[in-house]
Amino acid sequence: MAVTIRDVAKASGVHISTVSRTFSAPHLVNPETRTRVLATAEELGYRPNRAARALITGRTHNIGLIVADIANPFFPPMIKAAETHARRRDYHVFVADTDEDPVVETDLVRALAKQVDGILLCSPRMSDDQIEQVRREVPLVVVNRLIDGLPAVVMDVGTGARSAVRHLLDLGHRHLLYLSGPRGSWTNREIRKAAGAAARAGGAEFTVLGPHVPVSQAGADATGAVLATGATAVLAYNDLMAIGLLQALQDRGVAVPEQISVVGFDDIATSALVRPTLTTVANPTAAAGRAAVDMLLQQGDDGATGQVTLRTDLVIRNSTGPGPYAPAGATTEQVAVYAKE
Amino acid sequence: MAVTIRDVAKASGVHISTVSRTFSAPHLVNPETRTRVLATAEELGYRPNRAARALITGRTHNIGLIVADIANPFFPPMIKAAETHARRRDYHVFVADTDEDPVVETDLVRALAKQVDGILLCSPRMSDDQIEQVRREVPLVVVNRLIDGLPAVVMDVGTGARSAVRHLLDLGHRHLLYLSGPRGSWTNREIRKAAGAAARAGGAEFTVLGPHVPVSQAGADATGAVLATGATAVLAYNDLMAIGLLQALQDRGVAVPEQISVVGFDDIATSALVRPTLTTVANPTAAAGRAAVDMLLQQGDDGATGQVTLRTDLVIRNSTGPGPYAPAGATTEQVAVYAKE
DNA sequence: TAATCTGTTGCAAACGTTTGCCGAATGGAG
DNA sequence: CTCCATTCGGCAAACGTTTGCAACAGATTA
Repeated sequence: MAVTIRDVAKASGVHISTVSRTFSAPHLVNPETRTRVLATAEELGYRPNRAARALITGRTHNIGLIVADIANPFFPPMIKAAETHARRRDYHVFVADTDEDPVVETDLVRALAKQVDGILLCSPRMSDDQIEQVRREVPLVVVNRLIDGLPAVVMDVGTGARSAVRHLLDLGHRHLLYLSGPRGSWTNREIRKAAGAAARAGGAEFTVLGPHVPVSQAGADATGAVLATGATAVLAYNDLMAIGLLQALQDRGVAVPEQISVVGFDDIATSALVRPTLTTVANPTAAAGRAAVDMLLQQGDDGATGQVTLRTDLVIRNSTGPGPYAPAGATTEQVAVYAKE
Repeated sequence: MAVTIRDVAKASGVHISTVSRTFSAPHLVNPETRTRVLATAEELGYRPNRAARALITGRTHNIGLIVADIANPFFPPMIKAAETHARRRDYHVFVADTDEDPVVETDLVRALAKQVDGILLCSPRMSDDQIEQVRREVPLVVVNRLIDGLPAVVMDVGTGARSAVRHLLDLGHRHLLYLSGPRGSWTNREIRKAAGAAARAGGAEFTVLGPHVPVSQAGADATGAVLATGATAVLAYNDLMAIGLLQALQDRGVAVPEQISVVGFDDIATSALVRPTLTTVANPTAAAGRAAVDMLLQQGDDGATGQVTLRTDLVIRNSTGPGPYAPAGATTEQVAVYAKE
């Protein structure tokens, strides 16, 4: 029913191997023959069957992209960038969602393994051991997590956290609070460590609240606890939580940033849409997606397993303002630092 | 290198066909033999090669999902639902992004055709003719567009638009404005027609502004034009535009809903996060994703090409309020109508 | 003129499965 | 004891490609 290489061969009077070569090794076939074959192929509407090709070459020209939650606004820009980038290199992308479940994650990697040339594992919830395990079944690039000997793309959240803390210290805040994210998250640990160290180094008190599910509701739910600590500035694991907190505070009549400052992480689209607009540490998710794809596709060539760290940038908006120890005249400056694609 | 059916056969002392049947037709093999084969398969870590299976059966157990823009918050919940639903039926999902380009869309369908058992075309930008064309190369289910003879899943945006208009009329608005979406969009046409008819039937003036790119910036940019019309209530093509308008109005000192009411479409997550929270017509995107997958997978069986229309619901929040002709005591009631998954 | 090379094509095996067909073994009925 | 039905497993072809090898013609070189 579908038109195959054989049909094209018959119609153009050559052997199937010639047709095959016309597509996969054009330089090996006479230009005249080639154009003739190409013409009949076009006419018949021939499209190479990738499954058959994959069977014999061992390369599927597919990659897998596994994320914890497609609907989490952090991921779509990354998925989009990765997919577009992959397609430009003639690769198709399987996208799968684990619903934050490490077991599903493992199964998914295994199920996809035979069908792809490699997998992008984004913000994995598996243990390091499990990852080491599945890595033997299929080439892997991990995003948002650093594991020895594994190719990875991470965002420099430590530096981002330090910038955020410094910003808050500069504004005169002396009691900072970190609204912690999910337990298994590498990013969460990094932020907490870096922010804690920077805060204490700056002579400020540092409180941690959590862990939390990384959704806006969790931020809203934490409002009472946040206020109870007496902190005047909050750094949240991600923008979603920050926004939840932001709105819940205002609903209670607590003014942001006058009474309390809030900083998020990620710079999702929504952060510029809420009022006050959210000060946040921008993560280059699109760049991460592209970098991960490149890394995966190069992996075949050499065995080199690089680890790439992408720069994060503090985007100062309107949710942060002077604190109780503000130097005279301290004020937030509007800085727009995000790079266009 | 990878373990194949042959390795399992050798290791368990049976013919490869027996191993094959153990997996694809278990009832045809002796329970004893079966358990033995399964044991060695497990031990060797055998996983069936789907490409090989696809080659001979003609069924890939993959489906394609093509959307205009993964990063548009309207789509991720749909992608997520479709992927999860498909996986439960043992299908993997290719996701691809056309960047709103009809040409890319066509190429993508063609490129994916041989690799999938069918494609979900979400909010296509192609012409009806082009769709009819590619439909001959691969089974299709279209989401958010109605084409004669083509299986489709659409949201009942007409009814949604009428509810929204009625809500605004009840609140005493007599000049409504529709902030139009992109030109090629079927949904946009439906909303405009239904809203216009309902407004005029209610004795109200109805103005259309557009077309616009369906992003928040477009909503913000339209602010001046909106105010110039003198309309007291705005219905936007989608939430993103509504939110852009909402915030731009407030930034200009125009109070929402006191001076002007705003209604969106879709009910994306952000709509409940902005202040005032956005009154909007909720689209069952997740249900649509699931329905589309079901429809695609059933399509093989019979030739029946159903068309499913999903119910939309007006979610009244805080961006709508009494207009100039409000009956005494008119007020927005808080209604929560969205169905949990 | 013979030998060698180059460019082009055909031949056939291989990739990892599925599946129609056939034969062997088993068990019950007559 | 024979016959038939049933259950099980092996055989081999097929799916649509790629690719190493060989064949051939013509051109170049010695």
